[in-house]
Amino acid sequence: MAHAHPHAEASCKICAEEPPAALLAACRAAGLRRTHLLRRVLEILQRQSAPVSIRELSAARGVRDDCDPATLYRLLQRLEAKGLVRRIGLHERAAHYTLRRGHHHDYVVCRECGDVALLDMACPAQKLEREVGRRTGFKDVDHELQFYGVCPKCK
Amino acid sequence: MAHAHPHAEASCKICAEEPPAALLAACRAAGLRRTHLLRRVLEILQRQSAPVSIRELSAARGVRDDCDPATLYRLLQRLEAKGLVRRIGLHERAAHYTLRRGHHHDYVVCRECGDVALLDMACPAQKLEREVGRRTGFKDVDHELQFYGVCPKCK
DNA sequence: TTAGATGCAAACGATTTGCGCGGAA
DNA sequence: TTCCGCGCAAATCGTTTGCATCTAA
Repeated sequence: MAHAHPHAEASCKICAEEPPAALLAACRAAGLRRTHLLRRVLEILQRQSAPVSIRELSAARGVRDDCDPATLYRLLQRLEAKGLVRRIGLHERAAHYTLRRGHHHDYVVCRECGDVALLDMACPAQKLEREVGRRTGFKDVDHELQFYGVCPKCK
Repeated sequence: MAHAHPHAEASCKICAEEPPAALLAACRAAGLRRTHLLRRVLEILQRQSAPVSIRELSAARGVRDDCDPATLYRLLQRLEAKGLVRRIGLHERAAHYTLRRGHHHDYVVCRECGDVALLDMACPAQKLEREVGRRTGFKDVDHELQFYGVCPKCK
């Protein structure tokens, strides 16, 4: 998938920040307008290496003044449709999002507090995507792998 | 995880059916009552190798007469708490459930129609659970791996 | 008899939709 | 000026909770 989007194959540790300007440019190139909310969302996503929940993004507008949920959802849908952002299930009620960087990451999720930590290790599933496609006849195979456990803080 | 629950390490292909009586016995041993709904739910779960959505389980009571959602959710929670059933995210709005058989399976989900197919192949993530625990300090590590793609029917 | 299950109704939280207005191109 | 994106309000959908009733043990 590295070829699918124009992001640099950053040397990770864990994911070098992309300059906001480059991100904005990519968005504009994808046909999005450079709005206030877009800037804020990109800022937040870029600052976090681990997936960010919708709730956290809701604060994008500023203190004490959450942004409109409908607008936020629509923006994220657009970003996802353009391949700029990745939506992650995490087995929680609310979805999480990350910037689509040049490479793939997996996560550990705390069963107690819901905290998400980024794993910096080779993904064992990536190489199987092709095989899964061959075995099942599915096209365009992708995957999502999460580990669940209890984080140090919770016990 | 094979030791965690008293299910036989069936020779798969794909997952030999367990006799309903054995399942019921396991439930009773776990402290559940052998109610009508429990029987129906077990029947359905046992018939399907792939994860079953809540919506499908809702028909558990019979034709044209869906069972009460609250009751169903509560039953599934109990089953999951006792380790008899496994809840799976699948990145969908509604949760899916499978019987916890003696061993682990992964799935391919169609991005278009939501169909879930069971994968009968060695899981590459299982052996990493321990390593993830060591690296992150998380305890009791478990995982969930899903592949996503477009199924043959959808294109 | 009695703790565990059920059914119903109502509450909740996440996500979606319709619509008129405002701002980026 | 023209669309795209926004804010607001209301609708949907999945899931949870409270409570009175029922029932398997």
